Amino acid sequence: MSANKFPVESLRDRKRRQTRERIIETAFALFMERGFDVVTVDEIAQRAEIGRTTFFRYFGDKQEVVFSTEDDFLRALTAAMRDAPTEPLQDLAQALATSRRLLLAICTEAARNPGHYAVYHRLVKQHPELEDRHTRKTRHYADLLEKHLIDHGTPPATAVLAAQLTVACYQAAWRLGSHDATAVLREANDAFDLLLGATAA
Amino acid sequence: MSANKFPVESLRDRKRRQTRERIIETAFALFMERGFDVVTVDEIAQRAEIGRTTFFRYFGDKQEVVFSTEDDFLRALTAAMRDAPTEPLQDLAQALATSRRLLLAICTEAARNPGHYAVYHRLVKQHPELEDRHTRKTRHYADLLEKHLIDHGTPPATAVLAAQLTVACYQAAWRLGSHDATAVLREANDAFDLLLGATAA
DNA sequence: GTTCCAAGTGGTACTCAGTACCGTAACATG
DNA sequence: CATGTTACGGTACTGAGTACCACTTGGAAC
Repeated sequence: MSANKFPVESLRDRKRRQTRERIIETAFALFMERGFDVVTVDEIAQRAEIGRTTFFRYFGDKQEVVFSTEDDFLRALTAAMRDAPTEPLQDLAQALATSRRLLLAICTEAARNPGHYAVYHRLVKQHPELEDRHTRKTRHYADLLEKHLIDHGTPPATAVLAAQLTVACYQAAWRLGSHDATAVLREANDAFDLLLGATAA
Repeated sequence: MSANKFPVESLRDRKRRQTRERIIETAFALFMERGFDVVTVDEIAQRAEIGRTTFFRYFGDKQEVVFSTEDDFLRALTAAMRDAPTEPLQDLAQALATSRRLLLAICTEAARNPGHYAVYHRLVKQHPELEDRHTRKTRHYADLLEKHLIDHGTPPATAVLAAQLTVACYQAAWRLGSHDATAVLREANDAFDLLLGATAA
């Protein structure tokens, strides 16, 4: 019973989730209000009514709070990978078609709560260190993408390039789509069209 | 006389250059020997026979030492931009051709001292925070590239994408070319061939 | 319920990066 | 040689992140 696959959320788990959410809310509010670097962890902890130590138990560092939704994206990506048709992927065009679908799965997930995305976008764009971290996350997706392609028969060099080109389309969309998740989604699509349009021509 | 366009390097200037180089050498040696994060600024300063304060006068932060050759790359890029033929750049293929030439200019500059590049490469690959910073630099090049394209008549959306695709080729090369500057140069070329080959097919 | 264990919490104390400030030494200029 | 400017090193501070410890709380079993 208790060893169920979907165990009932225990009191402990619920409390943990609540504190986690309280930290995120508090931190985002403070960051938006006064800027990322001037807000101290002490301050977040106080307002969230936890100890400083506890903050670092929930998040590895101050930056990590900003990227708290990353797990959802990862879940969306792996789900999309699981559901992806296992067609052979030899050349770049085929690899790109698959990559495109996977990228759109992530963007769609991001578009599920546009409010949060808008705030995230603004925050990251204003702070180089946060943008550094953002691209680290992107790099991680690229790695997963690359692995997926290779596992499905794409030659390594092609897979690496396809993954990076996909990142390029996303980055272009990120630059062009201002604060708006669905706009980013649309721009990413356009970027792929432009890229593949060159292919067709 | 002293207000010459190429003023004779004064004693001060020479000393400054020397300490700067001493810091870089010391820091790289220590980083390679024991790893970036465990080496403290205090230690670098002591071994380089300067005060801790002085270190931060030469470099904004600990990471910045690692990227001390960045200026050379920037010079190479802007020089290449200056010398680039001012042909019209309307479509993506044209924009990519130009971007490719500019990227190769940077890689060529990097290949001018392969020893340093190898060390740099290893250091950055082993430390996520350094790789974050490395991509920040790359992002900066992308911005300059994008601006150059737009200034020469490329439509914004195309320019943004072209710049990002160029970054993609570089990143792919960076992943594939292990520790070797000329290998990275070659891989970047191959990536472009693959990308444009898809275009031609 | 009582007991017991595991997990979560908050405090203290520490290291290190980075900043501000200040007095002093070294170079440049006349 | 006298003067102003620039570089230097030291002190003292803030804030991030870590290690450790004593305490509390939730879960489970008897």
